[in-house]
Amino acid sequence: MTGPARILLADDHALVRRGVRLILDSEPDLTVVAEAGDGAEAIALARAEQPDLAILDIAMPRLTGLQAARELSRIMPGLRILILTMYDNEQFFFEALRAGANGYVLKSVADRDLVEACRAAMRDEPFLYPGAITALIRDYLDRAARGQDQPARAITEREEEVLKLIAEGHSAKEIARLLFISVKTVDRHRANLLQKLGLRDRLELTRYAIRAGLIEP
Amino acid sequence: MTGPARILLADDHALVRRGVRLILDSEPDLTVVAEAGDGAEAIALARAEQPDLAILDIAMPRLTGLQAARELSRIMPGLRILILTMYDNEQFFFEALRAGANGYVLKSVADRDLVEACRAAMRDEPFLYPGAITALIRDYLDRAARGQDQPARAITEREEEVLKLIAEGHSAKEIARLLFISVKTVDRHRANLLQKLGLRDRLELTRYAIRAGLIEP
DNA sequence: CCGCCCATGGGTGCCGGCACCCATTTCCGG
DNA sequence: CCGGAAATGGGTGCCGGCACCCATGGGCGG
Repeated sequence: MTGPARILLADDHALVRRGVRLILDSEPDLTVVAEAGDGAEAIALARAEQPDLAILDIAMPRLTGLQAARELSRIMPGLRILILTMYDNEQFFFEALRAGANGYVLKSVADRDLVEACRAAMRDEPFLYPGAITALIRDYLDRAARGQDQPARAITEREEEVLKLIAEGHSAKEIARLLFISVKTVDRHRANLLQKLGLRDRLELTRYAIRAGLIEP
Repeated sequence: MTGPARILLADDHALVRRGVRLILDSEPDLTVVAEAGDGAEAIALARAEQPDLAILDIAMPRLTGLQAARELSRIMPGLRILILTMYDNEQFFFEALRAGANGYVLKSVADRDLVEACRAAMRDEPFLYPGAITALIRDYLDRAARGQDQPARAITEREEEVLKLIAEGHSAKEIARLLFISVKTVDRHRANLLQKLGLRDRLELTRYAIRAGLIEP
């Protein structure tokens, strides 16, 4: 035994951080050693503190929890990552897995489940809430049945830039002016986003961007 | 002195409730006597427990925190109400005042501020974060300068029904079919919503509905 | 080196959002 | 009892979202 697990906690609401910290610090085998208010701060603090486990909210300013998870699992392969989110959403659940997360926990769960998720992550076991496991199995069976998979290419930087502007309510004309490109190119990016994310219109893109923490509602 | 202030805590995330409860219960003059996961449950528990103070998150299922606040201040005039929200948004701030709230606290604040807001409410003093005070003063001066005020009629039940459906991504045609009314009437309700809320299009209506907790993103 | 993805841009056409005009019925409160 | 608000519905017209078609140039990896 080498002392309690050292945890980095990232959430954009100080009140939530404080509460979660109280929950975790009351466990003898868990201790929060750093708190970050956004994804970029989380990466900087992870570098400085070298924690054993990072708990990342998805919806955060600057870098979202998923973006931070991708970067962290790249630069610190030994770090365990728990994704903590408000939304029971398959899209993000699968993105979290691809981003290298060891666990996926909803904010609607009880405090015991969060503690257990931390312990599971420290044992390098995955922790998923029941609905996520169901989704995972169903997806696995789907892929096995269809016999093929396209890994659903991630959206590009340019597309994310356009996505943010769409979700903020800008028209294609406005976005074209802001990015110094043609309206038709904005149309093209929007169409690609809709196709890649499996959504229908800019309203659904907006909801996606809000869930992802790319914009504030 | 009659013992600690008895608090009802309403938030749809169990983890957040647990954390806030730990913060409040560690103060000798504050004690959480009931937790609710939605607005309707908050009203039922307030009737049963007769707390001194209700802390209501805005974004909750069934009844939002603002709707619950309106009902609670009607049926239990002595109850103090604190609105707790993720969003620094003037619209909701003014609605909270009209709904009878004694205070308005952001989730991004530190735990000390929440405790102080509770104590201020118990002394029947208002508690507003600095940005809200600025908005309040500016609005007051605006009204004084223009010499008149229209109290900005609240949206009606029917309008809220349409608002939810719009925010869920339904077209006017679909909404008309769902509510057994004409497309033109849906257009009319949408136009009234846009005008009353000072918004521009259905995308902004969607963001409003999400902030208000009327729908999940 | 060839193919794929990315970013760029153009044309056409349908449909729906939204603005502005109009009217009727019901209901409630001063 | 009268005025106003809520809910209903209709017509017209512009513009933008979105789908489908098309092409080109640069970069990167098999």
